[in-house]
Amino acid sequence: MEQQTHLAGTVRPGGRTARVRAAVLEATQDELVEHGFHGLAMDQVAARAGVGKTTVYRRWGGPAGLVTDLMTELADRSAPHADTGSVEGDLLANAAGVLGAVADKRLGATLQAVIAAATCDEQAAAALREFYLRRVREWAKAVDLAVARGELPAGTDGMEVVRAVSAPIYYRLLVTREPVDEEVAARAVRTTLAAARAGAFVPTA
Amino acid sequence: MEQQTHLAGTVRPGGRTARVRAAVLEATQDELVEHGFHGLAMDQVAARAGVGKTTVYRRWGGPAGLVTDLMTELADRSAPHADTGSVEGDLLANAAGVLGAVADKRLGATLQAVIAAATCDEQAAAALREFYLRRVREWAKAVDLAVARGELPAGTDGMEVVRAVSAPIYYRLLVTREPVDEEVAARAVRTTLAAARAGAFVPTA
DNA sequence: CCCTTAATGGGTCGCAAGTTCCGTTAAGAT
DNA sequence: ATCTTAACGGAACTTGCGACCCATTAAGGG
Repeated sequence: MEQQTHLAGTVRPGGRTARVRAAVLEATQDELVEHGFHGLAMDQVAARAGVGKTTVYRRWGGPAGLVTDLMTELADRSAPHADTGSVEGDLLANAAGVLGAVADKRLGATLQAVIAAATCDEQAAAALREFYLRRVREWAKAVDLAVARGELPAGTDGMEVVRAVSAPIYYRLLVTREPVDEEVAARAVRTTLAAARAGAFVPTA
Repeated sequence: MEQQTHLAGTVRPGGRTARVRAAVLEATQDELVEHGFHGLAMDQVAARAGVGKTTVYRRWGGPAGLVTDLMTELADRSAPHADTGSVEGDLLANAAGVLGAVADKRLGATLQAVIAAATCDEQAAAALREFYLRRVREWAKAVDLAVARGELPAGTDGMEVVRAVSAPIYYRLLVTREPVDEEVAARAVRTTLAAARAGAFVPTA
Protein backbone atom coordinates (compact mmCIF):
# COMPACT_ATOMS: atom_id res chain seq x y z
CA MET A 1 0.00 0.00 0.00
CA GLU A 2 2.64 2.45 1.11
CA GLN A 3 4.00 2.95 -2.37
CA GLN A 4 6.36 5.56 -0.91
CA THR A 5 9.71 4.70 -2.42
CA HIS A 6 12.28 5.87 0.05
CA LEU A 7 15.25 7.54 -1.56
CA ALA A 8 17.70 4.73 -2.18
CA GLY A 9 20.23 4.42 0.60
CA THR A 10 18.10 5.73 3.48
CA VAL A 11 16.69 2.47 4.85
CA ARG A 12 19.87 0.40 4.95
CA PRO A 13 22.61 3.01 5.12
CA GLY A 14 25.18 0.71 6.73
CA GLY A 15 27.68 -1.66 5.19
CA ARG A 16 27.69 -1.80 1.42
CA THR A 17 25.57 1.31 0.89
CA ALA A 18 28.02 3.42 2.91
CA ARG A 19 31.00 1.93 1.07
CA VAL A 20 29.38 2.70 -2.28
CA ARG A 21 28.74 6.28 -1.28
CA ALA A 22 32.30 6.80 -0.11
CA ALA A 23 33.73 5.25 -3.27
CA VAL A 24 31.46 7.29 -5.55
CA LEU A 25 32.17 10.63 -3.86
CA GLU A 26 35.86 9.88 -3.94
CA ALA A 27 35.68 9.02 -7.63
CA THR A 28 33.63 12.15 -8.29
CA GLN A 29 36.37 14.35 -6.85
CA ASP A 30 38.98 12.58 -8.96
CA GLU A 31 36.90 13.13 -12.08
CA LEU A 32 36.31 16.77 -11.20
CA VAL A 33 40.04 17.37 -10.86
CA GLU A 34 40.64 15.80 -14.27
CA HIS A 35 37.68 17.00 -16.32
CA GLY A 36 35.84 19.68 -14.36
CA PHE A 37 32.09 19.83 -13.83
CA HIS A 38 31.17 20.10 -17.50
CA GLY A 39 33.03 16.87 -18.20
CA LEU A 40 31.66 14.96 -15.26
CA ALA A 41 30.24 11.76 -16.76
CA MET A 42 28.18 9.46 -14.56
CA ASP A 43 29.58 6.56 -16.54
CA GLN A 44 33.17 7.41 -15.71
CA VAL A 45 32.40 8.03 -12.07
CA ALA A 46 30.71 4.65 -11.75
CA ALA A 47 33.58 2.87 -13.47
CA ARG A 48 36.22 4.59 -11.33
CA ALA A 49 34.28 3.89 -8.16
CA GLY A 50 33.88 0.27 -9.16
CA VAL A 51 30.10 0.32 -8.91
CA GLY A 52 27.33 -0.09 -11.45
CA LYS A 53 26.28 3.06 -13.26
CA THR A 54 22.66 2.19 -12.54
CA THR A 55 23.42 2.73 -8.87
CA VAL A 56 24.95 6.14 -9.46
CA TYR A 57 22.00 7.30 -11.53
CA ARG A 58 19.50 5.93 -9.04
CA ARG A 59 21.03 7.51 -5.95
CA TRP A 60 22.31 10.83 -7.29
CA GLY A 61 20.27 11.42 -10.41
CA GLY A 62 22.90 13.40 -12.25
CA PRO A 63 26.16 15.36 -12.04
CA ALA A 64 24.47 18.11 -10.01
CA GLY A 65 23.35 15.60 -7.41
CA LEU A 66 26.86 14.27 -7.05
CA VAL A 67 28.48 17.63 -6.39
CA THR A 68 25.63 18.65 -4.10
CA ASP A 69 26.24 15.57 -1.96
CA LEU A 70 29.94 16.34 -2.05
CA MET A 71 29.27 19.85 -0.78
CA THR A 72 27.18 18.68 2.17
CA GLU A 73 30.08 16.39 3.01
CA LEU A 74 32.54 19.29 2.95
CA ALA A 75 30.22 21.48 5.01
CA ASP A 76 30.48 19.04 7.91
CA ARG A 77 34.26 19.19 7.94
CA SER A 78 34.56 23.00 7.98
CA ALA A 79 36.64 24.34 10.82
CA PRO A 80 35.63 26.93 13.43
CA HIS A 81 36.85 30.53 13.12
CA ALA A 82 40.34 31.56 14.21
CA ASP A 83 40.95 33.54 17.38
CA THR A 84 44.41 35.06 17.17
CA GLY A 85 43.60 37.96 19.45
CA SER A 86 43.42 40.63 16.74
CA VAL A 87 40.97 41.21 13.88
CA GLU A 88 43.82 41.51 11.47
CA GLY A 89 45.16 38.12 12.47
CA ASP A 90 41.72 36.53 12.27
CA LEU A 91 40.87 38.02 8.89
CA LEU A 92 44.27 37.03 7.52
CA ALA A 93 43.61 33.51 8.74
CA ASN A 94 40.23 33.56 7.02
CA ALA A 95 41.69 34.85 3.76
CA ALA A 96 44.43 32.24 3.94
CA GLY A 97 41.81 29.56 4.43
CA VAL A 98 39.79 30.66 1.41
CA LEU A 99 42.93 30.99 -0.67
CA GLY A 100 44.08 27.55 0.44
CA ALA A 101 40.75 25.96 -0.38
CA VAL A 102 40.61 27.58 -3.80
CA ALA A 103 44.23 26.77 -4.60
CA ASP A 104 44.00 23.16 -3.47
CA LYS A 105 43.75 20.85 -6.45
CA ARG A 106 41.01 18.67 -5.06
CA LEU A 107 39.06 21.11 -2.93
CA GLY A 108 39.32 23.88 -5.51
CA ALA A 109 37.97 21.68 -8.27
CA THR A 110 35.09 20.65 -6.05
CA LEU A 111 34.23 24.21 -5.08
CA GLN A 112 34.25 25.39 -8.67
CA ALA A 113 32.13 22.41 -9.64
CA VAL A 114 29.48 23.26 -7.07
CA ILE A 115 29.46 26.86 -8.20
CA ALA A 116 29.03 25.72 -11.78
CA ALA A 117 26.31 23.26 -10.80
CA ALA A 118 24.49 26.01 -8.91
CA THR A 119 23.99 27.90 -12.18
CA CYS A 120 21.72 25.16 -13.50
CA ASP A 121 20.45 23.24 -10.50
CA GLU A 122 18.38 24.63 -7.66
CA GLN A 123 19.46 21.98 -5.14
CA ALA A 124 23.11 22.70 -5.76
CA ALA A 125 22.40 26.42 -5.43
CA ALA A 126 20.67 25.87 -2.11
CA ALA A 127 23.54 23.74 -0.80
CA LEU A 128 26.02 26.40 -1.85
CA ARG A 129 24.03 29.20 -0.23
CA GLU A 130 23.71 27.19 2.97
CA PHE A 131 27.41 26.36 3.02
CA TYR A 132 28.55 29.97 2.71
CA LEU A 133 25.92 31.22 5.11
CA ARG A 134 27.31 28.87 7.77
CA ARG A 135 30.90 29.80 7.08
CA VAL A 136 30.24 33.54 7.06
CA ARG A 137 28.21 33.27 10.27
CA GLU A 138 31.00 31.32 11.91
CA TRP A 139 33.72 33.83 11.00
CA ALA A 140 31.55 36.83 11.77
CA LYS A 141 31.97 35.84 15.42
CA ALA A 142 35.63 36.81 15.17
CA VAL A 143 34.61 40.27 13.98
CA ASP A 144 32.03 40.57 16.75
CA LEU A 145 34.75 39.75 19.28
CA ALA A 146 36.92 42.49 17.76
CA VAL A 147 34.05 44.94 18.15
CA ALA A 148 33.68 43.86 21.77
CA ARG A 149 37.42 44.42 22.29
CA GLY A 150 37.05 47.90 20.87
CA GLU A 151 39.16 47.19 17.78
CA LEU A 152 36.31 48.12 15.45
CA PRO A 153 33.41 50.60 15.72
CA ALA A 154 30.26 49.46 17.53
CA GLY A 155 27.55 48.33 15.13
CA THR A 156 30.00 46.94 12.56
CA ASP A 157 28.28 44.28 10.43
CA GLY A 158 30.45 41.22 10.99
CA MET A 159 28.96 39.10 8.22
CA GLU A 160 29.53 41.84 5.67
CA VAL A 161 33.13 42.23 6.78
CA VAL A 162 33.75 38.53 6.28
CA ARG A 163 32.08 38.60 2.87
CA ALA A 164 34.20 41.59 1.88
CA VAL A 165 37.35 39.59 2.49
CA SER A 166 36.25 36.68 0.28
CA ALA A 167 34.65 38.70 -2.49
CA PRO A 168 37.81 39.85 -4.32
CA ILE A 169 39.21 36.32 -4.26
CA TYR A 170 36.12 34.79 -5.84
CA TYR A 171 35.78 37.70 -8.23
CA ARG A 172 39.19 36.92 -9.66
CA LEU A 173 38.60 33.19 -9.65
CA LEU A 174 35.26 33.26 -11.44
CA VAL A 175 34.89 36.51 -13.33
CA THR A 176 38.23 37.83 -14.47
CA ARG A 177 39.90 34.43 -14.09
CA GLU A 178 43.19 36.01 -13.11
CA PRO A 179 45.53 34.01 -10.88
CA VAL A 180 44.70 34.27 -7.21
CA ASP A 181 47.70 34.67 -4.92
CA GLU A 182 48.63 35.83 -1.40
CA GLU A 183 48.93 39.40 -2.67
CA VAL A 184 45.22 39.42 -3.53
CA ALA A 185 44.31 37.91 -0.16
CA ALA A 186 46.52 40.37 1.72
CA ARG A 187 45.04 43.36 -0.10
CA ALA A 188 41.51 42.10 0.54
CA VAL A 189 42.22 42.03 4.27
CA ARG A 190 44.03 45.39 4.22
CA THR A 191 41.24 47.25 2.39
CA THR A 192 38.43 45.59 4.30
CA LEU A 193 40.07 46.41 7.60
CA ALA A 194 40.65 50.03 6.61
CA ALA A 195 36.99 50.36 5.65
CA ALA A 196 35.82 48.65 8.82
CA ARG A 197 37.95 50.92 11.03
CA ALA A 198 36.50 53.93 9.22
CA GLY A 199 33.03 52.68 10.14
CA ALA A 200 31.99 51.89 6.57
CA PHE A 201 30.51 48.56 7.70
CA VAL A 202 28.19 50.19 10.23
CA PRO A 203 24.67 50.24 8.71
CA THR A 204 22.77 53.53 8.80
CA ALA A 205 26.01 55.32 9.53
CA MET B 1 46.09 23.65 -53.97
CA GLU B 2 45.40 26.20 -51.27
CA GLN B 3 43.42 23.82 -49.10
CA GLN B 4 43.16 26.59 -46.46
CA THR B 5 39.53 26.64 -45.49
CA HIS B 6 38.74 30.12 -44.23
CA LEU B 7 36.47 30.20 -41.20
CA ALA B 8 32.96 30.31 -42.62
CA GLY B 9 31.63 33.83 -42.82
CA THR B 10 34.91 35.68 -43.34
CA VAL B 11 35.07 35.87 -47.15
CA ARG B 12 31.54 37.05 -47.88
CA PRO B 13 30.49 38.71 -44.66
CA GLY B 14 27.85 40.94 -46.24
CA GLY B 15 24.21 40.30 -46.99
CA ARG B 16 22.91 36.94 -45.95
CA THR B 17 25.89 36.01 -43.79
CA ALA B 18 25.45 39.14 -41.69
CA ARG B 19 21.71 38.57 -41.41
CA VAL B 20 22.27 34.99 -40.28
CA ARG B 21 24.74 36.12 -37.62
CA ALA B 22 22.37 38.76 -36.29
CA ALA B 23 19.46 36.34 -36.19
CA VAL B 24 21.50 33.62 -34.47
CA LEU B 25 22.93 35.93 -31.80
CA GLU B 26 19.47 37.32 -31.16
CA ALA B 27 18.03 33.83 -30.85
CA THR B 28 20.90 32.82 -28.58
CA GLN B 29 20.04 35.59 -26.13
CA ASP B 30 16.40 34.58 -26.15
CA GLU B 31 17.33 30.99 -25.42
CA LEU B 32 19.71 32.05 -22.66
CA VAL B 33 16.97 34.03 -20.96
CA GLU B 34 14.65 31.05 -21.09
CA HIS B 35 16.95 28.10 -20.42
CA GLY B 36 20.33 29.44 -19.29
CA PHE B 37 23.69 28.32 -20.61
CA HIS B 38 23.34 24.69 -19.54
CA GLY B 39 20.14 24.42 -21.56
CA LEU B 40 21.44 26.15 -24.64
CA ALA B 41 20.77 23.72 -27.50
CA MET B 42 22.22 24.46 -30.93
CA ASP B 43 19.12 22.88 -32.40
CA GLN B 44 16.76 25.30 -30.68
CA VAL B 45 18.89 28.31 -31.50
CA ALA B 46 18.92 27.38 -35.18
CA ALA B 47 15.17 26.82 -35.24
CA ARG B 48 14.42 30.09 -33.47
CA ALA B 49 16.78 32.01 -35.72
CA GLY B 50 15.18 30.40 -38.77
CA VAL B 51 18.47 29.01 -40.08
CA GLY B 52 19.79 25.50 -40.61
CA LYS B 53 21.45 23.87 -37.63
CA THR B 54 24.36 22.88 -39.84
CA THR B 55 25.13 26.56 -40.26
CA VAL B 56 25.16 27.18 -36.54
CA TYR B 57 27.47 24.23 -35.90
CA ARG B 58 29.77 25.21 -38.75
CA ARG B 59 30.18 28.85 -37.77
CA TRP B 60 30.10 28.68 -33.96
CA GLY B 61 31.06 25.11 -33.17
CA GLY B 62 29.11 24.87 -29.95
CA PRO B 63 27.31 26.73 -27.17
CA ALA B 64 30.59 28.20 -25.90
CA GLY B 65 31.30 29.68 -29.33
CA LEU B 66 27.89 31.32 -29.42
CA VAL B 67 28.23 33.08 -26.09
CA THR B 68 31.82 34.04 -26.86
CA ASP B 69 30.69 35.78 -30.03
CA LEU B 70 27.90 37.40 -28.05
CA MET B 71 30.43 38.73 -25.57
CA THR B 72 32.65 40.29 -28.23
CA GLU B 73 29.51 41.97 -29.51
CA LEU B 74 28.72 43.40 -26.08
CA ALA B 75 32.30 44.53 -25.58
CA ASP B 76 31.99 46.88 -28.54
CA ARG B 77 28.91 48.56 -27.11
CA SER B 78 30.40 49.26 -23.66
CA ALA B 79 30.23 52.89 -22.62
CA PRO B 80 33.11 55.13 -21.48
CA HIS B 81 33.58 55.88 -17.78
CA ALA B 82 31.50 58.53 -16.03
CA ASP B 83 32.96 61.88 -15.04
CA THR B 84 30.70 63.43 -12.43
CA GLY B 85 33.40 65.51 -10.82
CA SER B 86 33.81 63.38 -7.69
CA VAL B 87 35.12 59.85 -7.13
CA GLU B 88 32.07 59.01 -5.14
CA GLY B 89 29.79 59.99 -7.99
CA ASP B 90 31.88 58.10 -10.53
CA LEU B 91 32.08 54.94 -8.46
CA LEU B 92 28.37 55.08 -7.75
CA ALA B 93 27.77 55.38 -11.47
CA ASN B 94 30.01 52.37 -12.06
CA ALA B 95 28.27 50.31 -9.41
CA ALA B 96 24.89 51.29 -10.84
CA GLY B 97 26.04 50.20 -14.28
CA VAL B 98 27.19 46.79 -13.05
CA LEU B 99 24.02 46.37 -11.04
CA GLY B 100 21.93 47.36 -14.02
CA ALA B 101 23.71 44.95 -16.33
CA VAL B 102 23.38 42.09 -13.89
CA ALA B 103 19.74 42.84 -13.11
CA ASP B 104 18.72 43.23 -16.74
CA LYS B 105 16.90 40.12 -17.94
CA ARG B 106 18.69 39.84 -21.25
CA LEU B 107 22.09 41.25 -20.42
CA GLY B 108 22.23 39.47 -17.09
CA ALA B 109 21.46 36.10 -18.64
CA THR B 110 24.15 36.68 -21.23
CA LEU B 111 26.77 37.68 -18.65
CA GLN B 112 26.04 34.65 -16.51
CA ALA B 113 26.19 32.44 -19.57
CA VAL B 114 29.62 33.70 -20.52
CA ILE B 115 30.84 33.19 -16.99
CA ALA B 116 29.48 29.66 -17.05
CA ALA B 117 31.02 29.01 -20.46
CA ALA B 118 34.37 30.27 -19.22
CA THR B 119 34.50 27.41 -16.72
CA CYS B 120 34.75 24.87 -19.50
CA ASP B 121 35.99 26.71 -22.57
CA GLU B 122 39.29 28.54 -22.92
CA GLN B 123 38.07 30.88 -25.68
CA ALA B 124 35.13 32.01 -23.60
CA ALA B 125 37.46 32.51 -20.65
CA ALA B 126 39.80 34.64 -22.75
CA ALA B 127 36.91 36.75 -24.07
CA LEU B 128 35.66 37.27 -20.54
CA ARG B 129 39.09 38.23 -19.24
CA GLU B 130 39.57 40.65 -22.11
CA PHE B 131 36.15 42.19 -21.61
CA TYR B 132 36.66 42.94 -17.92
CA LEU B 133 40.23 44.09 -18.44
CA ARG B 134 38.95 46.72 -20.87
CA ARG B 135 36.13 47.80 -18.61
CA VAL B 136 38.32 48.02 -15.51
CA ARG B 137 40.99 49.94 -17.43
CA GLU B 138 38.36 52.35 -18.71
CA TRP B 139 36.90 53.09 -15.28
CA ALA B 140 40.30 53.22 -13.60
CA LYS B 141 40.75 56.51 -15.47
CA ALA B 142 38.06 58.03 -13.27
CA VAL B 143 40.02 57.00 -10.18
CA ASP B 144 43.25 58.37 -11.64
CA LEU B 145 41.49 61.69 -12.21
CA ALA B 146 40.39 61.67 -8.58
CA VAL B 147 43.97 61.10 -7.50
CA ALA B 148 45.05 64.01 -9.71
CA ARG B 149 42.36 66.18 -8.08
CA GLY B 150 43.73 65.24 -4.68
CA GLU B 151 40.60 63.33 -3.65
CA LEU B 152 42.57 60.13 -3.08
CA PRO B 153 46.15 59.44 -1.96
CA ALA B 154 48.88 59.51 -4.60
CA GLY B 155 49.82 56.03 -5.80
CA THR B 156 46.30 54.63 -5.40
CA ASP B 157 45.83 51.63 -7.70
CA GLY B 158 42.86 52.65 -9.83
CA MET B 159 42.22 49.25 -11.38
CA GLU B 160 42.10 47.62 -7.97
CA VAL B 161 39.65 50.23 -6.73
CA VAL B 162 37.34 49.54 -9.64
CA ARG B 163 37.59 45.80 -9.11
CA ALA B 164 36.81 46.27 -5.41
CA VAL B 165 33.51 47.90 -6.30
CA SER B 166 32.39 45.07 -8.58
CA ALA B 167 33.65 42.18 -6.48
CA PRO B 168 30.90 42.11 -3.82
CA ILE B 169 28.23 42.28 -6.48
CA TYR B 170 29.57 39.32 -8.42
CA TYR B 171 30.32 37.46 -5.20
CA ARG B 172 26.65 37.56 -4.29
CA LEU B 173 25.52 36.81 -7.80
CA LEU B 174 27.71 33.75 -8.34
CA VAL B 175 28.80 32.36 -5.00
CA THR B 176 26.22 33.00 -2.34
CA ARG B 177 23.47 33.62 -4.89
CA GLU B 178 21.75 36.14 -2.67
CA PRO B 179 19.68 38.88 -4.31
CA VAL B 180 21.75 41.81 -5.51
CA ASP B 181 20.22 45.22 -4.81
CA GLU B 182 21.18 48.90 -4.55
CA GLU B 183 22.07 48.39 -0.90
CA VAL B 184 24.86 46.02 -1.90
CA ALA B 185 26.10 48.40 -4.58
CA ALA B 186 25.99 51.38 -2.22
CA ARG B 187 27.91 49.53 0.48
CA ALA B 188 30.51 48.38 -2.03
CA VAL B 189 31.16 51.98 -3.00
CA ARG B 190 31.13 53.19 0.60
CA THR B 191 33.62 50.61 1.86
CA THR B 192 35.88 50.83 -1.17
CA LEU B 193 36.01 54.60 -0.89
CA ALA B 194 36.79 54.47 2.83
CA ALA B 195 39.64 52.04 2.16
CA ALA B 196 40.96 54.12 -0.74
CA ARG B 197 40.94 57.32 1.33
CA ALA B 198 42.84 55.50 4.05
CA GLY B 199 45.50 54.61 1.48
CA ALA B 200 44.77 50.88 1.52
CA PHE B 201 44.94 50.78 -2.28
CA VAL B 202 48.45 52.23 -2.43
CA PRO B 203 50.87 49.33 -3.13
CA THR B 204 53.95 49.03 -0.90
CA ALA B 205 52.30 51.35 1.59
C1' DC C 1 23.96 40.86 -66.27
C1' DC C 2 26.52 36.64 -65.73
C1' DC C 3 29.72 33.58 -63.52
C1' DT C 4 32.25 31.52 -59.79
C1' DT C 5 32.07 29.68 -55.47
C1' DA C 6 31.16 30.99 -50.46
C1' DA C 7 27.72 29.92 -47.55
C1' DT C 8 23.49 27.87 -46.36
C1' DG C 9 20.17 24.01 -45.18
C1' DG C 10 17.66 19.62 -45.36
C1' DG C 11 18.37 14.85 -44.59
C1' DT C 12 20.75 11.08 -42.56
C1' DC C 13 23.83 8.60 -39.63
C1' DG C 14 26.81 7.26 -35.60
C1' DC C 15 27.89 7.45 -31.01
C1' DA C 16 27.52 8.32 -26.24
C1' DA C 17 24.61 9.70 -22.41
C1' DG C 18 20.91 8.19 -19.83
C1' DT C 19 16.84 4.71 -18.81
C1' DT C 20 14.64 0.44 -17.97
C1' DC C 21 14.45 -4.43 -16.85
C1' DC C 22 15.33 -8.02 -14.02
C1' DG C 23 18.34 -11.23 -11.73
C1' DT C 24 21.82 -11.16 -7.75
C1' DT C 25 23.76 -9.77 -3.35
C1' DA C 26 23.78 -8.67 1.34
C1' DA C 27 21.55 -5.40 5.36
C1' DG C 28 19.09 -5.71 9.20
C1' DA C 29 15.30 -7.75 11.76
C1' DT C 30 13.62 -11.90 14.23
C1' DA D 1 20.77 -19.14 11.55
C1' DT D 2 17.05 -17.70 8.59
C1' DC D 3 14.11 -14.69 6.13
C1' DT D 4 12.60 -10.46 3.90
C1' DT D 5 13.57 -7.05 0.88
C1' DA D 6 16.66 -2.84 0.24
C1' DA D 7 20.14 -1.98 -2.69
C1' DC D 8 23.25 -3.23 -6.23
C1' DG D 9 24.85 -4.35 -11.09
C1' DG D 10 24.99 -6.27 -15.89
C1' DA D 11 22.95 -5.74 -20.27
C1' DA D 12 19.77 -4.37 -23.59
C1' DC D 13 17.25 -0.42 -25.17
C1' DT D 14 16.03 4.49 -26.13
C1' DT D 15 17.08 9.16 -27.10
C1' DG D 16 19.19 13.13 -28.82
C1' DC D 17 23.33 15.78 -29.74
C1' DG D 18 26.63 16.72 -33.08
C1' DA D 19 28.87 15.35 -37.72
C1' DC D 20 28.65 14.50 -42.54
C1' DC D 21 26.95 14.66 -47.43
C1' DC D 22 25.40 17.02 -51.15
C1' DA D 23 21.96 19.82 -53.44
C1' DT D 24 20.52 24.80 -53.41
C1' DT D 25 20.99 29.78 -52.89
C1' DA D 26 22.99 34.18 -53.30
C1' DA D 27 27.49 37.34 -52.52
C1' DG D 28 30.78 39.74 -54.80
C1' DG D 29 33.77 40.33 -58.85
C1' DG D 30 34.01 40.93 -63.82
